[in-house]
Amino acid sequence: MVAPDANTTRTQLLEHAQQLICTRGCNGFSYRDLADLVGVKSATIHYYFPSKDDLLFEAIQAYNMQVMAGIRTHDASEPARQRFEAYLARVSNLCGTNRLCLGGMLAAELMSYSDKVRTAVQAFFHAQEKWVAEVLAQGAAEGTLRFHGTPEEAARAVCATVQGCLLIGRLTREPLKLRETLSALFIDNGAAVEPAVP
Amino acid sequence: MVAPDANTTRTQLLEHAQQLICTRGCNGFSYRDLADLVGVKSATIHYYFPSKDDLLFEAIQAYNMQVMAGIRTHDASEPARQRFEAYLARVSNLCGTNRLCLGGMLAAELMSYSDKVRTAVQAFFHAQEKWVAEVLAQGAAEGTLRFHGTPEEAARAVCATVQGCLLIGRLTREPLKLRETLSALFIDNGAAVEPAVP
DNA sequence: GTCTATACCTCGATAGAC
DNA sequence: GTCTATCGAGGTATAGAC
Repeated sequence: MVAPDANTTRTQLLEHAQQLICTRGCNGFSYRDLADLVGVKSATIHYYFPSKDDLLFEAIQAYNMQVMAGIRTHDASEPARQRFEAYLARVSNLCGTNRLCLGGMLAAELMSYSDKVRTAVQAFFHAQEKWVAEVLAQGAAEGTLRFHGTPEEAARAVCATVQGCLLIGRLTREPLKLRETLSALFIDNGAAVEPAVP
Repeated sequence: MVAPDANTTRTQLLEHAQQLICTRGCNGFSYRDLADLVGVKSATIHYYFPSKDDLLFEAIQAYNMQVMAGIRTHDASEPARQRFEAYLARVSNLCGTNRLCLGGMLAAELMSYSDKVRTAVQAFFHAQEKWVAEVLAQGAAEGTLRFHGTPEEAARAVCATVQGCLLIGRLTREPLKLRETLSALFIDNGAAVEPAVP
């Protein structure tokens, strides 16, 4: 919730924490690991984030903000297909980085966390699914996207498939083929696989 | 590789280890947690699995065997659609259990592991994708399954989507809708949503 | 704010009695 | 085979000087 202003220690800690979570998971790094990356001592982390639960919570909250802010730059004034392409392009940025989606990683380790963090992870996916559902509904109205079930159901399928692709993509070290994978979800596959964003 | 004969201590340890990994991940439980579940002391675990890496490796190997053995009871003498349904039914068994696929969980925590375990996780998905690709190819020949690209590419997409559905399904505590998500693969969707496996 | 120093715990792992 | 006992390392977290 704190403004991500400058290169403050707090901001650096949060950014490196996100990186560590995305690659190794929250149970896979220690305060010392994080402190070394930023160049401080581990006691300094406790000054900003008293417990690891606090750090985790702030990390997922900030990630949620960042992702949604990036996505929402493409509002309903753009065609749905273009908005959807922009979403996929964002996800594809994780390709080849040894990182998963932070939300996906926390979802995997979900049972290790407090209710507070768990709820935040759920909220992250809820927000994302809601946005995708809106785009799908718009695409249906424009006649450019067709899918099975309600926009909400299809959006959930899209978000799930995205997570699966990230997981398998990192494991096999092969490019994502996210678009091709998602094309199976759409009725009009031939049109959907054409790149719509120049 | 050891025969999973009876209720030996070793077998019980392996089963409970699999359970713990599927729910909390390998970094989310300790030797003491596992020992308590089986009713032995943690030193006993070291007798069977000298290091945690050994335990992990055996767990993924055994899981690989179990899954592939279950899948392979449906061989090419059955229609592809029926084989595919059986596969989805198996996956759906994880629904509502707080468990993920063991392979998927290890794939998430991948960067924490040794090369040996990493390779085993890759082998797990490779075997599964190979089987699914075979079924998809058969379905294409029989005219009952339709997909984009090669059977191998489509199989990878299927396996990725399965993992994503498990991840999101546990998070939101809603039923999987795995079939609906993958329903676009089926040529005759109207028929496909009816249960094909009694 | 950041440090040093440290408390206190849990971890994986080992030695040796039985 | 399973136990008790214990080790050393590393974990989160805190106190207090600066």
